[in-house]
Amino acid sequence: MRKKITLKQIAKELDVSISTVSKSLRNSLEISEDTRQKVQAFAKFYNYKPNNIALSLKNRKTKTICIIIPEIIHHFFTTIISGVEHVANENGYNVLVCLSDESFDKEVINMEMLANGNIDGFIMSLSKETQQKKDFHHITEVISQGMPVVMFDRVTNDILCDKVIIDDHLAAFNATQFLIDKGLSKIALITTVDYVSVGKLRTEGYTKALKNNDIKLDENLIIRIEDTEHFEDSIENLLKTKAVDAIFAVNELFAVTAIKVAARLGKKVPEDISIIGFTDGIISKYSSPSITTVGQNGIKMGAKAAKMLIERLEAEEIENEDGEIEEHYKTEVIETELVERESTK
Amino acid sequence: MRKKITLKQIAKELDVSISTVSKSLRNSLEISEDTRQKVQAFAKFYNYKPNNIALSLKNRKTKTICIIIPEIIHHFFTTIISGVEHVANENGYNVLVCLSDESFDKEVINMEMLANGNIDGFIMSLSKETQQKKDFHHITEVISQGMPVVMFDRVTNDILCDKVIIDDHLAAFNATQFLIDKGLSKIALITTVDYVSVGKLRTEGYTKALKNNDIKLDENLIIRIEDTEHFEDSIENLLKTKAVDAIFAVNELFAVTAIKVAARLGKKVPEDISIIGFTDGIISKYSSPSITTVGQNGIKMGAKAAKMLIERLEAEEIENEDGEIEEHYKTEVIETELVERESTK
DNA sequence: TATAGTTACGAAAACGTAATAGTGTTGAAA
DNA sequence: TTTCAACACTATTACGTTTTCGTAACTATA
Repeated sequence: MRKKITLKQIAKELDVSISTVSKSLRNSLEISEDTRQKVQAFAKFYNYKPNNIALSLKNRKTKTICIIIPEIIHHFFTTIISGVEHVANENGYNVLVCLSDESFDKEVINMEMLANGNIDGFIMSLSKETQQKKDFHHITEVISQGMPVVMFDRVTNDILCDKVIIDDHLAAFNATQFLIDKGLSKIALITTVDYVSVGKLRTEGYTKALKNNDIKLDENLIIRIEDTEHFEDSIENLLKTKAVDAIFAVNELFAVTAIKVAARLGKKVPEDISIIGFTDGIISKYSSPSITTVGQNGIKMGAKAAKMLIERLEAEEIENEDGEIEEHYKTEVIETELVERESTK
Repeated sequence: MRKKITLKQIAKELDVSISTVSKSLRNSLEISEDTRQKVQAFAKFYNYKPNNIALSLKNRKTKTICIIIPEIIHHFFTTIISGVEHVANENGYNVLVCLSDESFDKEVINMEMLANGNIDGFIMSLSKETQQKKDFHHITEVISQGMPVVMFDRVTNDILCDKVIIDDHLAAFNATQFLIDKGLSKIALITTVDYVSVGKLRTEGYTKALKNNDIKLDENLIIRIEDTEHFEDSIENLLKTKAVDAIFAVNELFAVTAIKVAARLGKKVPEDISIIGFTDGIISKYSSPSITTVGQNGIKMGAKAAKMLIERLEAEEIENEDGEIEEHYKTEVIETELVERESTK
């Protein structure tokens, strides 16, 4: 067991001061060529590496950012992490991943914990519970302490900060319009309850598309799912009782389940029913038939979020000099694309 | 912008020493009831929280563990993270996630970087490149510095440390035996090249099962895939030229692709061909037909790995006192289970 | 009234680093 | 000979905490 060596130990061994060692290693001209080489050779031999914690304490920055997501077993969030991670790494940052498990309390605990020096900034997507409660004090608190926060996907207007979103409204509108353009008009919607911000926006996009095409909105064709465990029956019920020729589902799970139910009822996809989902994940790609879906490009989204956060972090150092803070927050919109596959005509 | 307050600032405001403040906040009996209350009230008002970095420096531990995985957009690794995260959180640890992208260099850089104080220990699964190179110096180096490492899934015998694995050999054996028990004998294998440790073990399990049942091993029924991008043709070629009544695939992707190819060739699953995959992920669950597969329980695996790491970390404090280190490494085997679905008779 | 013991606090060191300011020696210019 | 600069290095401080040790003031005991 060869423990890491410190400046102090090197200094002692070589019988010089810590300052000399530090300066030698940073190639300071204050130190003679001779001493420098001696120190560097010694340091190299013992594989000296500065202690990052000590550096963090001294520099008041940790080169670590934290991403808080509601769930990790979710392809979309995984792609987000991937995007964040790569940009972070390129810029010398590490990524701490925290899961809120859709719980408000966990979100709060995580943030309060980490805001005490552990990290330089947050990237986060709100938990369902937080969206429902509309309690954002933990986030405003962190921001008011001068720690930058970038929100993505599940955001709120109640907080001023950088944001990365997709235009859920427009994407849903386009998806619905796509179905209408195929000559379909009895279009069902499988969505979430309204407090999930993206669910609400997607529902509105759907509604708008129908209206634009003078198709009467039929509330009976809309299923709002609260419990993600047992919703198959609702879909089955819908397909049994209503004449439906298309379905727009606000996520992959709803879409693939709709396909399964349709198959069970002897309805063919896409011949009898066209189905469009949301999120271009593994399910959509490998389902049979594969699912036409709204691609969100989580990697791009995560990368953008990381870029915004890091830019703000690096900018801060300059800002601090003239004492004034740029509170010029931006909201970036990542474009979506409709990925056509086998589940639509 | 209300920056975080420090002990020093509190001390100055209340005109006492830093020591007094610190002791008051930790309810030391050395401090009078009066002073204690005054300090605590003040600290509470200003929402004082100790700076974690300073604590890390002082205590020489960060309460952070790092998990290094080859890829995150991979359901299995995601479940691992989930398992790790939960156990870590329960024990007051944070989780730093690093991606090696299957690259040796990235793995090395990440480890060397983080070993300098950032974290207390590693949980990792080897990148393909590392397995191929068989160069583990970065890992032995870290271990020799006294930092515990727990390896999972893709491990190596060349390193002494705690490990969490599944019995890939046995699992593959059982899966193959399952097919044989159904009366199938022309069983193809879709596997990886041999340097991927788990691929090799699974291949051996397959071979053993055939042998045990006196079925002659036909090398022509084995496809070894190197490039995970374009392997569909190999499968198509196999199904066209050989009479195959079952397929054992060493991962989900190979299994689902086999199903797609079979469907394209007019062969029905499971009527004409039975297929078993490996890893109980999203693809297996939502594919049509859904796929019979070897469930690995990544959550359990991750949880176990985290538990082992944390136990070692907490144990170290005691060990250090009598100076001797317990080098008693364990290898935990997580049991697998065959999840029967629609792709087998 | 010495002495010992208690109470309540402060000083300082330690964790590891980097930067600023300071110091002693040497040599050269005035 | 004095002065001043250059050189090569050291001391100190700061980041924020905890903890050990020290000490002054007060109280109790003989």
